[in-house]
Amino acid sequence: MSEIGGYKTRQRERILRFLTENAGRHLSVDEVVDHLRGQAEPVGKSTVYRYLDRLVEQGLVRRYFLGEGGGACYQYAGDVERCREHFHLKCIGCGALLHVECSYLDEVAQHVANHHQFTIDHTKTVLYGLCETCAAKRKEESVCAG
Amino acid sequence: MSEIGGYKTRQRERILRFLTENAGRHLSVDEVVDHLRGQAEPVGKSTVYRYLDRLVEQGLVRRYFLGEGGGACYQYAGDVERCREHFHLKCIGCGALLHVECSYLDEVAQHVANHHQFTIDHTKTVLYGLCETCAAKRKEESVCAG
DNA sequence: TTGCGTGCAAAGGTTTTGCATGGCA
DNA sequence: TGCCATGCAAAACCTTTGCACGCAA
Repeated sequence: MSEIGGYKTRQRERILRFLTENAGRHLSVDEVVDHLRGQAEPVGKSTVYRYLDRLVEQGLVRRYFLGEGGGACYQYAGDVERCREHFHLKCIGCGALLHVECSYLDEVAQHVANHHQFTIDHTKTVLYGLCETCAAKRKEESVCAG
Repeated sequence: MSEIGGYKTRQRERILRFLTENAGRHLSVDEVVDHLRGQAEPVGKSTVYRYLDRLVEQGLVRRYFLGEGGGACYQYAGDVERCREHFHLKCIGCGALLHVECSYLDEVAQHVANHHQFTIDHTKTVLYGLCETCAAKRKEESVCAG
């Protein structure tokens, strides 16, 4: 259930390389396709979808459903283990996705598990709100408006 | 920013009534449309989409992206003002929505604000995971499988 | 050579949008 | 009366699928 199994092709090599080189980020299918199109030889979108599905199945890559309407995001699993341990903050204002590694927040999951009998899935959970910049912007606006 | 604001129409009334009558469940757009079609007067799907968007914006209804490929689900949020103050836990297994009032979790929001310069919006944030029952069920299954 | 992988295009499903009409206030 | 809301259809998404060809093993 874990080994690659399939053929090794130029396309797959380049898709996987892009994922590993951006292990810290969440990538959309379009980002992958666009990156590869920027190179000498583009890769078909269906190929990207199919290979990503496969990688997810194998556990090498994790799929996230973060965006509101948008599509899925993918992240190389090498760093996903780390992502399992921390929270994701998504700014409603600018859309930025922040990975927060913080021992205090780690305790939160423990607390919820122990006191509320609930096991948080960090790969599915995103805290929505406003980043510093956008919060300041809104504050300013509301002062002007009110 | 919180009041209904728009016109009161037959369609909106019926959409909202269906949501409140099923406050314990999460409903897909098609479920809403199908239910209303079953009545004397159907309601257009775009009307449902537009009004649900509006209700979500106002915080009266929550939108969830649970299914893998599927569409969004909606659930009546009840008293929004109260919900602004606490966290929500959504079980991936059974869909239950738990409102958690807890002073410890209140501190979390404070911590994120103070240490990570991020203002959490409780009306938009949901912690996904497994409730006690579903966690036990999964554990059982994995024992059987492996 | 065998069979999987690729890429294009078409199909599938969900959500959004344009526009004329209808209805609330 | 002046907008806003509605509904239909079309468009705009994201994703999957069918099929002929290409390529790894």
